[in-house]
Amino acid sequence: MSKAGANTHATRALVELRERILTGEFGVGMRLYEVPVAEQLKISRTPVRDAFGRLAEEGLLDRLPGGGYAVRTFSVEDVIDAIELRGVLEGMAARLAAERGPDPHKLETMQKIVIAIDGCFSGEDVNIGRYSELNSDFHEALAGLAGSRTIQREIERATKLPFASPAAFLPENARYFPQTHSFRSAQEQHRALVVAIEAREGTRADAIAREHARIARHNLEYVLGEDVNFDQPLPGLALIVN
Amino acid sequence: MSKAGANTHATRALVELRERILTGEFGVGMRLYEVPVAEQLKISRTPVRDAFGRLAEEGLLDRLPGGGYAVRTFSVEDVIDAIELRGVLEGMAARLAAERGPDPHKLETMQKIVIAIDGCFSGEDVNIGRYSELNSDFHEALAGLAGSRTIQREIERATKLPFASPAAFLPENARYFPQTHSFRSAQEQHRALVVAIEAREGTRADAIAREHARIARHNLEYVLGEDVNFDQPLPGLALIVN
DNA sequence: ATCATCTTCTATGTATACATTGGGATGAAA
DNA sequence: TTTCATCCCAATGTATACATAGAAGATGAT
Repeated sequence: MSKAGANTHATRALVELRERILTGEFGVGMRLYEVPVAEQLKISRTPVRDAFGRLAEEGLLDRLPGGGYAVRTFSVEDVIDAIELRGVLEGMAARLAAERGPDPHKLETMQKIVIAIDGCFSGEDVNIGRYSELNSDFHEALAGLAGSRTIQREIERATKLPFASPAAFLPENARYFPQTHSFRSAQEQHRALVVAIEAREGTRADAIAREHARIARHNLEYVLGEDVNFDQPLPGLALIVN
Repeated sequence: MSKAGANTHATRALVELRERILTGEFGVGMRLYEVPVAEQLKISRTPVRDAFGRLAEEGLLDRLPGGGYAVRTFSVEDVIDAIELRGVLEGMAARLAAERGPDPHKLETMQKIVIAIDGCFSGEDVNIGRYSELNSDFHEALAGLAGSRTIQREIERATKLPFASPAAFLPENARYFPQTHSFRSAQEQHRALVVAIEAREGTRADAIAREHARIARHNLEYVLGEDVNFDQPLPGLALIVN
């Protein structure tokens, strides 16, 4: 057979190209040609083609009508809708979990994550790195809580776009936020979401999850509005035009 | 360059394999090997690999951990969730259109489609073939009504699974329905949806779209429950196990 | 008999040569 | 100058030979 997907040239090309696209190393909308990319990566066209196809699947490349690929560009509206979409999908996951009754073990895991996030706060300070990590765990657990392969798969897909993921605009080194207040209200939403699901309140769970995703939208608008300085550029921000 | 995607071996392999998968020619869960498939199609492995990748993207094939692909199998719950997902996405499209104000021209197009569907009814009879076609048009228009590339793309993706599409369980030759009543109530939902969007009633539009998708679920349960005879097998039904 | 290791074979990963097509450059004619 | 036809080339499509890893089976020792 072959490797589990690791150690192959195709996989390394996928990772490498994803990185370069997200950092904006290729210009927005720039067409990518197999031959020069293969030369750059010192591999043949075959694994490059493979990687291109997967990047198109992820939504980072566009398939051009006549064949070939180009770096996809996102308008601000595209990003806003992608965030809204995540909210809707997570809302669906939360509602289904509530309606069908969540797996008690998985729900307990989520409760533990919430408690762990509480530990990120001390006075006015927030351990943003740890918060970001646990926040991702929370959202991953939410996606699987309803036990629906279909919805889990779809959430995974939708959050592959870096600015649509729950961790978007929450980089480890984020110190650009004017106040740490938003982290606390986000955590209150985490708590309320778990309570609603446990109480089988599907509609409320749906609404909370949607509103929760709006935090990302708020952060996006803040990042785009102010002239914020980043220690390192936010991944994918380079793909947003205007 | 090369062709726009037509006339290539890869494209023909994609179409051919999709057809064979949906008709259940390959057993459910059956692993597909590049070499024998390539020999069957009388082409080389290269376009077959390409087609496999795209079919995995569509959700018809699973990528196996160690490499390779297998025909994906769907449980009844998977199908129900896929239908529910379509309802949620179409609900989002309807809500966004209502909230943001739909393109008047597109809305007018939808109104015309609704009127055209009215023409499918005469007394107790329903022109199912024409209904099915116009119904697809309606849902396609709905996906684009909000003017959101993101949501349109996602709806297209979700409805690529044949049993999740609005036309599922509505084959041209469908005469297995016990009553034509359901077509009329579906049409009432079409009408109400357009009215709600026009009146900027986002929540109502969302609710109607979700409920509308439930018709497909109802039909699915009918098809699975009774021992219905089909003139030709419903596409994709062969992939549903249990 | 059981386990470990080695071999072998199979299926995918990769490189590369060749095919093909679409577009752009080039040139001639109006 | 404009327009049309032709040619050429660049980029992707395709075939195929070879590489490689993983699994299954064979072989041997204990």
